[in-house]
Amino acid sequence: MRPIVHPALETLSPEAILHALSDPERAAIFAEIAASECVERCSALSQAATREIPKSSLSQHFKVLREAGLIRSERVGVEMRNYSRGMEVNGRFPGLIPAILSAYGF
Amino acid sequence: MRPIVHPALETLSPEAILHALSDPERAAIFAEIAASECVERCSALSQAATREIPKSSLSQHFKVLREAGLIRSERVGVEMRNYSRGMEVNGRFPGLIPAILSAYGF
DNA sequence: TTCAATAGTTCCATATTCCTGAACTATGGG
DNA sequence: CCCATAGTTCAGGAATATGGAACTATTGAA
Repeated sequence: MRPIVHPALETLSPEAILHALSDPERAAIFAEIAASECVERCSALSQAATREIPKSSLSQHFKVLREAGLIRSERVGVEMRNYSRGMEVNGRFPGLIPAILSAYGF
Repeated sequence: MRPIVHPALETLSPEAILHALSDPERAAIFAEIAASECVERCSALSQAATREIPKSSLSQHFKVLREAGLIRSERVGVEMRNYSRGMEVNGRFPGLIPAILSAYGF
């Protein structure tokens, strides 16, 4: 199992962020994390997203969000905790995240 | 040749817009159109984008931008004129377009 | 320590989307 | 009518995404 990597703020790209959030499923997941701070367990999230998402797909979604720099994931025991990097990202790309979440109606 | 269709403002979706602009090439094209209003000819644009983009790809890019509701295209004689719908879109999704263009540095 | 349960990741085959050269269409001029 | 210009469409190969099955990591209990 390869270690979890979080890109540095300076290396984030608009295209990766837009790509990550251009999927409504991922946007919903991110909105959930950003709203609640520290969302535990994929299963909890999949319910939050109201759809039945296979866990492998969910895992991929988290990976895409993480690699875009939108979330930070850390393992706590057997589970994974995900935190929003929205504040940081907002420093680099002001207004981007809020505008996107608002466009989606989150 | 099927007629050019422009989606109504109410039918635009954030995901289509984010997807369209998650490609740096397309974002650059859109920024160019938004900045100059009425950019003529694909070839002119491809130069503007500084890269050599095949015209079939360029045509696809315009299609994606058009179907996302970001531009309006009209034929004038043998060529095509493209206008930004940024103002309209901004009414529907406030701040979205400016934040994206600014994130890209346009 | 070993075993089982839980949470998530990785692999891989399938499906979908993207890219682009080549052929085609549309328009205007000579 | 034919040619040139501007752009679109088609086709198939490349790249990505999806999701089931197998695997890994961690905890807790026997």
